[in-house]
Amino acid sequence: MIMRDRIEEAAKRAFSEFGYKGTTMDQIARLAGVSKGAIYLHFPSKEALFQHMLRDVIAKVREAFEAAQVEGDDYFRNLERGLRALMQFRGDHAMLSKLVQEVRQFGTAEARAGLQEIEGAVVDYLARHLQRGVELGVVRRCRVDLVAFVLLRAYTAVLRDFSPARGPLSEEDLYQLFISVFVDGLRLKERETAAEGRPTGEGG
Amino acid sequence: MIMRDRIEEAAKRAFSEFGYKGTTMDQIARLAGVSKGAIYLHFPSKEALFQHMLRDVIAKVREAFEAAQVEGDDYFRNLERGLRALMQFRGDHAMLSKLVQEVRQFGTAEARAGLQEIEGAVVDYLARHLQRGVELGVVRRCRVDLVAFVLLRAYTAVLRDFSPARGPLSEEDLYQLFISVFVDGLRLKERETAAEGRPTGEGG
DNA sequence: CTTCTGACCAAAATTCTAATTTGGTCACTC
DNA sequence: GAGTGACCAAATTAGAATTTTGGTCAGAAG
Repeated sequence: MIMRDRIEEAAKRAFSEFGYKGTTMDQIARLAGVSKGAIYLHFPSKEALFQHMLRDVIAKVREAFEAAQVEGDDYFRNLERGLRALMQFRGDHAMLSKLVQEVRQFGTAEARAGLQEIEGAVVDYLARHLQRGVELGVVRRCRVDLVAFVLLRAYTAVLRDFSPARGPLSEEDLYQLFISVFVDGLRLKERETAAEGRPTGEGG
Repeated sequence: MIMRDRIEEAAKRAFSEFGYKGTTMDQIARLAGVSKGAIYLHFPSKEALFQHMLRDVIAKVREAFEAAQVEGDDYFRNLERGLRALMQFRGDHAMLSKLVQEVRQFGTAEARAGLQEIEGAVVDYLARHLQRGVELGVVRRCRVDLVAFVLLRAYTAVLRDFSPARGPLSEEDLYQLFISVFVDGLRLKERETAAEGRPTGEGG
C-alpha cells in the first residue's frame, strides 16, 4: 500500500505544479519512482486519478472552513470568517490555484469540471451549515442551496473581479458588505434612520 | 451623414451575427454598400468602431432597466424588476449574447474587454440608482458601488450557472431570494419567528 | 499465483511551413 | 473634400510531418 501513497503524492505534486493538461502519466510515474503500468493497477485512467485527488482538495476546503469557526461566537460572524477562509484557501492551496489558472489560460475541460465539482461540494457543505442555522432559529427560512451558492459566488466575484479593478477592500469593508447586504438586508428599517449617522431627519 | 449611419447599421448587424473576431472590415463595407476606405473616414480602427457600437448597447441596457420601473411602486420591487429586465436583455439583445458566446468559445480579448466595459457601465448606473434609494431613506447606507456589483453578479450567476444545473427557478423563487437575502437579510429577527410558518415554538 | 515493468500502439497534440486572409493605407477618381 | 479599391505587412489558417501522450499487455520478478 506504500506504492499507492507514493503515486498519490506524486500526482498531487504534479497536478499542483503543471495542472491537469500539463501533467503526464510518465511524469507521475517517474516522480513516484514506479512504472507507468503500476499507476493503472490503482487508477483506471488519468482522469480517475485526478478526480481522486480532487476529493482530497474538497476535504481540505471543508477543514479550512471549520478551522475558521470560533466556538460560542455569533453565527454570522462565524459564517463570514468561514467564507473568508474559503477565499484565502483558494490562493494558498497550490493545486486549486493552478487549476483556476489553467481554466483561465487554456480552458481545459477536465480542470473546469474539477473546479465545478469542488464548487458544488462547497455549496452543499455551506447549504448544510445554513440549514443548521435555520434550525437554530438564527437564519431566516430560505432555499439554503440557492443562498449558499449566492454567498460563495458573491465573495469570489468581489475578491477576484471588483477589488482588483476598483481598489482593494479591507477586511472591514468586506465584513460591512456581508452584514449590511446579506445579514441585515439593504432595506433601511424605520427605527434605524436615526442611528445611521444622519444628524437631522430633514430629507430633500 | 447618411453614409455614417449605413456603416453603423452594417457594423451592428455584422457584430451581432459574427462577433468581433468573426467580422471583417470588408464585410462591413460590403454590407453597408460602401468602400472599405470610407469606414476609416469615420472610425480610426476596427476596435474604435466596435467600441462605438458598445455605447449603443450600454444605452439600450439602461433603457431596458428603466422600462421595467413602475412609477409609484415599492423601491425594491422596482429594483428587482429592473435586475430581471437586465438578465432578460442579455438573452434578447443579439450583439450582447453573441459577445458572451464569443468570449466563452474563443476568449477574444476585445470581446472580453467589451463585456467588461458594459458591466462597468451597468454597475455605475445601478450604483447611482441605489444612491438615490439611500437619499430617499429606503436603502441602508452602504458602499453602493460594491452592492451594485454584487447584485448584478448574483443575478447573473444564479440564472446562468445555478438554475441550469439544479433545476429551473420560477420568477417567484428569484423574487423570494432577492427579498430574503438582499432586502430583509438572512438574520431571523425575534418577532419574525412566529410568522415563519412554524406552528409551535418548540425547537429540538 | 500476484505485483510490477517498460516496450509498444493508436490517437491526440504539437510543430513547421505554405497559402490565405485581415486591418489598415494611399494614390487616385469624382 | 468625399469616396474608392488595389495594395501591403502582419496575422491567421491549413494541413502535412513529427512528436508526445494515455493506455495496454506480454512477460519479468517475487
